[in-house]
Amino acid sequence: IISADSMQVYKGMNIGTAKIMPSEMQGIPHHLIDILEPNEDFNVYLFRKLAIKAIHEIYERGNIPILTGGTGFYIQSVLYDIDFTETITDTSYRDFLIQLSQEKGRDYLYELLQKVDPNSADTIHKNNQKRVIRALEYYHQTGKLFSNHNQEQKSRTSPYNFIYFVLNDNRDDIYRRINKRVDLMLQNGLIEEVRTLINQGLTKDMISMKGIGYQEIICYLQGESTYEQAVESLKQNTRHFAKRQLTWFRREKQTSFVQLEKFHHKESLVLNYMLEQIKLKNILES
RNA sequence: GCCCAAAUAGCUCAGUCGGUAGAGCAGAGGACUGAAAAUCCUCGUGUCACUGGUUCGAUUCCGGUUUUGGGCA
Repeated sequence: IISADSMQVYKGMNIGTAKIMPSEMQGIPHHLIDILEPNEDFNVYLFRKLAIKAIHEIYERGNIPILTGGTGFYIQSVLYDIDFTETITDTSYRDFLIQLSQEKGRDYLYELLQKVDPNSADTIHKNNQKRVIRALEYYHQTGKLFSNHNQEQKSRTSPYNFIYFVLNDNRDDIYRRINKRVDLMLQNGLIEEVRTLINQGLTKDMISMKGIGYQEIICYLQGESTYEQAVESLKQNTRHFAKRQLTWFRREKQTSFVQLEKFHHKESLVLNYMLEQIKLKNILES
């Protein structure tokens, strides 16, 4: 099993990421969990590299890899073999752009992009600073247009024989379960977990601490919100996130949506169904 | 029992000097190709509590009723 999750990669972030525990793994190796310190930065490029390595190891053992998780972007990067290797891991230019934006405003960066790569500027909204910066950074590092690169990657076909399940449920049930899940995290000691991380020197602006459950509790611990406010916004942000995930998976090609209410929320029925679908695709044989 | 205030979108509230109304939040939809649990975009008709009156026209003014909050007994 390969975890396609941008937050479960960090050590010491267990409760807030609802991370699977070794006792629950049933002896199956789980890849890409607990591989980084929370002060390190993870990203798609790294994910894809490590995931592909894990896939090969699994194939060598004669097994079939299962990619699982909620970071749709990561799943896509592996499934459609998206090319990220052309650029370098140097953030100095990105840092420069961020500073430039603070000094001259967002519009200034957007105007830069309009001159350099008008097609990208057309598709990226000028308020979406991160994506404006990425497009500029890409041009700076490769000398090529971000818009061309995106066009090329869009038409990629997958090198894998795969089946892509999206487990879905009624919106009301999802939201109810999210609220319950947050209460459970708090019962299990989320506050203590975050306090420990802060004591280790982690700060709000680090990528790991942008995770839902961490940003809100940090606000509370630093006196920027009350406990009740923190809990409410944690639930809220999780609900918003679930909605965004659905938008992503709906757009994704070749997905099989599994509506849990059709199976009366019974795990065994869902598993049976998925196994049938897997057999139909001859994945086990190939 | 009496007095005062309030009643407008799922919630909190603006507003209409009388020409049937709009913000935030919630909610919904979408984008995304090295920050993705990130970042960003779009979407607001509701018996303006009910009922009479004045008026060409009332959610807006006046009366009554109901409910809620506060005060006085």
